[in-house]
Amino acid sequence: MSTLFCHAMHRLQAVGLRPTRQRLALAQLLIDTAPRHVTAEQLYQEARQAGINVSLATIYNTLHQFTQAGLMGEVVVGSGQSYFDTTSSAHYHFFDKATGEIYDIPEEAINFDKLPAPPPGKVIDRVDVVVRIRNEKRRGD
Amino acid sequence: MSTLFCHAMHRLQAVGLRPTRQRLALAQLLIDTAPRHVTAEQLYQEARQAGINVSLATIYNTLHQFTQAGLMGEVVVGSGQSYFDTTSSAHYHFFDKATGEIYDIPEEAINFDKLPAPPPGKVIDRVDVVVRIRNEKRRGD
DNA sequence: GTGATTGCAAATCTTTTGCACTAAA
DNA sequence: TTTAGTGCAAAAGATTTGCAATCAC
Repeated sequence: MSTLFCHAMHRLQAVGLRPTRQRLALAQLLIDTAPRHVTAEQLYQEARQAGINVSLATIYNTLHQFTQAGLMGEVVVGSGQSYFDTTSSAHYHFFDKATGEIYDIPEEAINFDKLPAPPPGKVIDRVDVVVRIRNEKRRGD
Repeated sequence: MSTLFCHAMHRLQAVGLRPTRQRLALAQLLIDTAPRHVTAEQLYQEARQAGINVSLATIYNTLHQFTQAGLMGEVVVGSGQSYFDTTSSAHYHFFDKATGEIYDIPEEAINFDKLPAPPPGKVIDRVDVVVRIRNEKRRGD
C-alpha cells in the first residue's frame, strides 16, 4: 500500500493538488477498485464504509478536481447523474440502460472511417461514443 | 397549418396517443421549428409565449411520450438536463460545451471501420456519437 | 360515463454554494 | 502564518409524483 499511496501522493502533487487526507484516501480507494465507473454517491458510500471521514461536497470537489487534472474521465450516458471513470485515457463505452452498467471499449476497438469537419472556427475536442446495448430478444426500452 | 395539424393528429393517433389540445399544439410547435434540439424548459417557455396553455409537467410527459413513440429522439450530451431532438432517425451530434449548442451530424458523415461485439447475451441497441468541439486556440473548454 | 390526460404543488434527486473551521505548506 | 481544503446545511436546478379536475371517446 505504501507504494501506491506514495504514488497517489506524487500524482496529486504533480497536478498541483495538495495531498490532503481526504484526497489521498479517495485516490487510494479509486486506485484499489480501478478500472471502474463510479458516481459521487457511490464513492461517498464506499468511502464511509471504508472509514474515510469525508463529506459528499468533498467527494464532488475531489472527483471534479481529479477529472480536471486529467487523472480521471467523465462518462455521460444519461441525464440523471454523472459517472466518473478511473481510466482517463481515450476509450469508449458500452451502456446497458436496463442495468445501468457501463463497460469500457478500448480505443482500438472502434475506428472511424470518416468523421465530419467541425463547424468553422471550431476544433474537435474529443469524440465520445456510447454503444447502447440491451438483452437479446427484449424490446427497446 | 391545417395540413400539418392534421398530420400531427394522425401521427399521434397512429402511435396510440390521444390527440389532445396540448399534444397537438406542442406537436405543431415542434414541427414548425424542426429540426432542432430542445429542453423541456425551453419548450415550456415557447409554448407559453405562443399562447398554449400547458404545464411543465405536461411538457415532460409529452416529450417522453413522443420520444417513446419514436416521434422524437433524446440527445445526451451532459448530465445537467435532457435535450429532445425533433429528428428521430439515426444521426449523430456535435456539441459545443462553451455555448451549449448541439448540431446534427448526418448519419452518412460518420462511418465505423470496426465496432466491438457486444457482451454475451446483449445486442447493440444504437450507437451514440457526440463530437465535442471548442473554439480554436482555446484551452480545454 | 369512463378512462386517459392535465395542472398544480409538493416531493425527490443530484449537484452546487456560502461560510466558518481545519489543516497543509 | 497564510492559503487551500473541508464539512455542513441550505440552495439551486431538473425531473417526477400524487391527486383532484378535465377532456376525449
